[in-house]
Amino acid sequence: MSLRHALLGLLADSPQNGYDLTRRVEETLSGYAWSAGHSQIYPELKRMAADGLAEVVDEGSRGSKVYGVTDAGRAELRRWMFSPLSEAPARNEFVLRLFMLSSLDLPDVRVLAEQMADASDREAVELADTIKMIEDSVPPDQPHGYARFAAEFGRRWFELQRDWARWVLEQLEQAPRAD
Amino acid sequence: MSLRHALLGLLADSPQNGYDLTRRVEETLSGYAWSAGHSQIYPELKRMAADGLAEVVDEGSRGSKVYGVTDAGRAELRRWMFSPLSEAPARNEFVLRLFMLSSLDLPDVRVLAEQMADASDREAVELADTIKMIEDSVPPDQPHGYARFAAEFGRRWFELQRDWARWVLEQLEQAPRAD
DNA sequence: GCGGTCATGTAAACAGTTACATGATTGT
DNA sequence: ACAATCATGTAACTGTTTACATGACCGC
Repeated sequence: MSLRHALLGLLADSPQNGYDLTRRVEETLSGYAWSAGHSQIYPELKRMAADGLAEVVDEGSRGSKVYGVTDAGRAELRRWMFSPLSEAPARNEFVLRLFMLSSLDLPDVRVLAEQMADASDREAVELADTIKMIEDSVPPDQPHGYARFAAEFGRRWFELQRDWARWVLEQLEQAPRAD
Repeated sequence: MSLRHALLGLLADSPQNGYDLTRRVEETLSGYAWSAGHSQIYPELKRMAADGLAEVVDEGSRGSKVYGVTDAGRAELRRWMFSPLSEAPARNEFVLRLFMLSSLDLPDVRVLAEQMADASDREAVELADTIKMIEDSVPPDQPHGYARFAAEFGRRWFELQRDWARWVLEQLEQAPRAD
């Protein structure tokens, strides 16, 4: 149940309501870390309050409920951060497709593997641009937050995909009938 | 619904029963591509048969049902392989934790980031060993299949985690209050 | 007043995990 | 005979997605 900890982490940053949390999850986490819609977030906030990990600290102008993290919540967040990584089953469609390549005939394999590598390359280049923009917009020696972390991770991730796709293609060209 | 396509891909390789499929998903896909238990696989096979993508091609000695992929199934597999990647929401607990690092105090950040980088490094080294073993066990110029693909991906993936974790730590040390 | 965004919720459907359940075959 | 493995299923539960639903506030 990592959604709970994602919310705890965002609330630890600053108290906010469910609407803001929904946007922040979408903007800062949904790329590579976690994702959830408002219909999952509102009930979870209630449960977290019931469990004493979060509490309503303020009521916004439009009757919105601003949640903050409690001491117990902060303790739980830290406990989770230091707990052993629960090897959640990996699910990655890109990787799955590359594994399944050998079910196609060689011409198809070539076209598809190159297509996938090129798509990853385009994403990597785009993220490199994003990074440049972020770096330029923030004075040196200043912190630049989640956005920079995410972009850097994304760039490395898409480069990995691109390079691995090309490597798989090489293997299949050398020895068409793998496995 | 990628489980269906994972099964289609495995069946395209060779017809087999649900029990074998369960083991192959666990052994070859569950690391980085996809995962599912037998309780998900058996009903899905029935549905695939009902949809005309797979069919029982043989009955094994113990009354097992050996499924094979139909022409429609092969067409569907190919269609899926070439269809645009549905950006399934990324969920990665490792990445999530590194994003949440700034909720800890600096000494904790140092300890945890180093711990995580070291853990990833150990996994990368282990996979490098696995790769060496695979390469040694297969004569050169022979195909080496899924296992080698997976190990190579895993090694690159854990190296990415290791390097990115160390980079994040650097950023946080330079400017403690990110975001 | 009207459209956009803020703001919160519930319900139904689907996907995935864990637990329960059963029985046949093979090797010792 | 017994244990391990082969083999297939269902049920209950949890987590996630999509759709439905409502209303307040703000700027024009």
